Amino acid sequence: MSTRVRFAPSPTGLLHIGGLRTALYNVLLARKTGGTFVLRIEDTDQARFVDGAEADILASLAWAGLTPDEGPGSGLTGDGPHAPYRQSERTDLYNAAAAALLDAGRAYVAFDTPEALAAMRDRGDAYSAATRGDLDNSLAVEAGEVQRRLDAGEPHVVRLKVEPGRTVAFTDRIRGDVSFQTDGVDDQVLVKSDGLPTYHLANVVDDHAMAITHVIRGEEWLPSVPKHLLLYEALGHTPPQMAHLPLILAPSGGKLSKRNAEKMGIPVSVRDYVGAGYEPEALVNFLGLLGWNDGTDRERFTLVEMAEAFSLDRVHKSGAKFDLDKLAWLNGQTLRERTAAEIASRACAAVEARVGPVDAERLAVASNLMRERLVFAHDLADSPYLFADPETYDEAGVKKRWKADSARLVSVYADRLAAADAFTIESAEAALRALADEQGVGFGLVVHPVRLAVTGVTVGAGLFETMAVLGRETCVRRLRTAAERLA
RNA sequence: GCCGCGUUCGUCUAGAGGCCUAGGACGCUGCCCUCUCACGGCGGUAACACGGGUUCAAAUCCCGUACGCGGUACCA
Repeated sequence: MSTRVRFAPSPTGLLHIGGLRTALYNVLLARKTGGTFVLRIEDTDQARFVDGAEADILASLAWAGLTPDEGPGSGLTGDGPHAPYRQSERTDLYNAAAAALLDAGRAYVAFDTPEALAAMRDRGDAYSAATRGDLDNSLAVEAGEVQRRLDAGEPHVVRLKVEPGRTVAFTDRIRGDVSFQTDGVDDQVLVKSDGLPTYHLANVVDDHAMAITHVIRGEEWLPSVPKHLLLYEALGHTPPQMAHLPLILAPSGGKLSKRNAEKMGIPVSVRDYVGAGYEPEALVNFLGLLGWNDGTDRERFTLVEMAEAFSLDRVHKSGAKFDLDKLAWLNGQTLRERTAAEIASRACAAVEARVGPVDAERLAVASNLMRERLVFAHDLADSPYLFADPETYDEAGVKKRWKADSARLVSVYADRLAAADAFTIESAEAALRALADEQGVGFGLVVHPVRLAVTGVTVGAGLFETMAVLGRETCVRRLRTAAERLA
């Protein structure tokens, strides 16, 4: 049987970084096994539904290269063998399942008011075999009365009837053997009073209906596995394999909540990573390594490479803290392998915002020149001198490097460059070295003032490589201007 | 509180009884390279939560404790 995995987010907001990682691990297993990656939208909570959230989920997955094989959205939807992929469009399935459960005596209806439930919790009780006899449900009330209230349209829910005294055991692909006593499992609501299913029912019904073979999801779901297993059993279905992923933690230790993350400067929604200029491949690489490795020292993977090396057996059990520094490093590493044109296209907007319209060819050569020094493509905008003459000169640099006769030396150098036959990296350097020799000064005494004059700053790529990118005219002009201004 | 899961350098991790005087990476840091800054190269810093067992031998197996995290909704 071929592997079928699914990512099943709720459209309650922008796709969270943790959600992206869950999707990634699903994709990894699907690609590794030649299986299918399904996207299912779990929109059963009307109160938390956010318009546009589904579009964001789709866009975020696509950006990261995790496009579903089956799921809602144009080009994918109606044709999928298990459509529809939105739970709000599959309510008949859940109703049928609930009816079957009721018929089989594995579920019952309950009329308890929110107030009554709150009072129960205040008592420290759970809705279970020990307490349901004292509550307002079809197990405690006469059948005729139940029917009368149902006919009268009284609001009610359907609850799973959990038998006490049983042990529910299973082998999680990541955590190993796990077991729960049913005494500690409460009678989960399956169908809410608005007629829509809860996650638990819809999830079990759909995973079966969509022939899902592996449920790979966050660890926060581990405690609800017994409920799900009991549901599969009651419905007469074979449960899929379970794999509960470790959580991504904030650097401070807690859950990577929006508030927690933003305090540490960590973007929380995928859209924010896009906006911050991260390379999707770097983020995917980083996320994959947060809880998994291939057993070697390898740290750089493309999605395809990671899928080849992937195995659920090597996924960790413990949570991993988010390390923004490592992500940044990975981003720089990834960027270096990009072509000049790719870096240029990513950096273009930031550069133009800084210096105005720039020439595409210039942008490309500048990208190539600076590639080893960039963490983000937009960092290229931090070197505006590659596109426009400097208007000011780094104060500390001038103080340290601009000496008494710097203006004269820079000016002579400008004249030589202007008069030379050629203007190349080699010739520019040779000319400056010759000048230093003639004047009997150290190379440092000429090279630093020249850099300051040409770029306005003290840091950057090789001076002569930089000058070659700028061109002779520009260099000569900048040298002369600086000689005047800093005289 | 109860239930469940977890615990190797600051962080991500290797480690599946002897190969571990615990390896790699990020970060921090020293040196080299060098026109600066990076890159790169060579070093350094720094960890098996604690206590009992089992064993000739434990980071690795068992038990307990501590701590952390998750769950405990008509949210997912």
